[in-house]
Amino acid sequence: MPNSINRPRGTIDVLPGEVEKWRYVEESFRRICREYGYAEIRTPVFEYTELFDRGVGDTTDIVEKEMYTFLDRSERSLSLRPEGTAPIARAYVEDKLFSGPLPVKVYYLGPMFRYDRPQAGRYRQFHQLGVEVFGSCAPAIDAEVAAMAMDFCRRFGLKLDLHINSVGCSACRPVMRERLYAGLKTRLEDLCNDCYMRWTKNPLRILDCKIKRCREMAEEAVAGFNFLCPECADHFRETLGYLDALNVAYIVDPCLVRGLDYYTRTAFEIMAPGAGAQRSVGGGGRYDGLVEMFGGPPTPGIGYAMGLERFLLVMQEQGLTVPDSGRLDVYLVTAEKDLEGKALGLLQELRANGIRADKDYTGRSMKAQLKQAGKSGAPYVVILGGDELGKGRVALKDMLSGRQTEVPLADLTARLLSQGHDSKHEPSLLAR
RNA sequence: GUGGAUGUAGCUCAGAUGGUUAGAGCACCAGAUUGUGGCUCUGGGGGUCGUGGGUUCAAAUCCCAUCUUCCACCCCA
Repeated sequence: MPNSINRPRGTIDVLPGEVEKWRYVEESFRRICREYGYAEIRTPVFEYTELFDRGVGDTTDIVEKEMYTFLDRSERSLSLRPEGTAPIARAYVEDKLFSGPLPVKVYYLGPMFRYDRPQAGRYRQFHQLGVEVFGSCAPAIDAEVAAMAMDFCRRFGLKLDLHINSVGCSACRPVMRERLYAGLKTRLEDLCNDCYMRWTKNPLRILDCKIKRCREMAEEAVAGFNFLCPECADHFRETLGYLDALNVAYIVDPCLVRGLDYYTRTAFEIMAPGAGAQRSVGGGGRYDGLVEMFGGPPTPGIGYAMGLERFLLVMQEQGLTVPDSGRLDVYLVTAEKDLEGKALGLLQELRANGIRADKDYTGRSMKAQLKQAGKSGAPYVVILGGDELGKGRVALKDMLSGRQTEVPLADLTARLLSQGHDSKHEPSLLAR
């Protein structure tokens, strides 16, 4: 296609046929959130850049090399949101959500932007579904938040693993960090290039390097691995206990260190089993210092976010489908051209009664109209013809059996509502 | 950001060593006697071979650049 304009790299068009899956997942998410007592919140898709510099951390990959940052007309630096937690923590403070009863439980869904190198399941504009809870540091909420994420996946029949870890708090994490930093200082030349970078930015990540030697060196450096302070250790132990009580299986993964600076204590990640490229479907954790950092009262927080595109990808991999809700109920066919006006009127009447109805608008032959009707998936066809119309009737054809009956025009709507409409369609989940 | 692949009709792909009007299947559209779909048959439309340069008498086929997608890494959703 010469001279055509394409969508920007790393973005996608969600086309009819695909978008129904999106809506299904989105609406299911809204529903489970309501069941768990969350209210929806919407924040801007762009924010002042400082929000992410401070909130996410200016040494993180997200801020260092993945942000869509630009100057507006008054030279303020804005950034497209790369994630949802920092903006919501900002709103929590700015809109004084802490003045109501605690905890505050909110959910969100929408586009996020990261200037990454695109790949299957990794886009520059992608979509997240997430929740945040402010004002509770109880291990029970940690467990419930993780359990809710797994519950959501399980409702779809997805088989996913919950990996969980505690990254400690502002008291004990720096100790661990310092141990690693100091312990590796004399052996820097033995680390791989990536780990050399990690050593300055986030030494904890060295524990998770692909290269065995880096891992071994890191483990030697922290020989006494039990770095969690007693409070954090208790918190973690209780969280796991509640997960057990909820019958949620998990994998304790000491190497799980999430990349965003704000995480404290509980960190978890939901992974698709097997070796796929983008295995991480979602992740979350606790961020007890974030609200305070934005100038709010000291408030613990915890949340998670799932990637909609990855969720859909895993659904496809695991052979899961969603109910089809896009079909028509009725396709209207005209036998003669001069019935067009009559047909349009009848269509409107059907639609006014909540029946999904459509017809051909390209002047096709009757035969071709029937063909279109077949493709539309409509279980019923109404045929408008001079012969029947003379008797005040129309033909009603059942497309599955091929059987056809004559129905008085006056009874058509009631007839369709009683047979086709309810029984042939799965009740639409979107309607609720 | 690093390394490596890829790009031919709407889709999936053929098109050895460069050579006349670029093909198939599926999809799409239209027919197969009077007003009737899904099967079958017949016919048809549709591609400046991702884009832009270059080499050559001649390029979808060779070279360069660029874009896209994909894979690995970094990291993450």
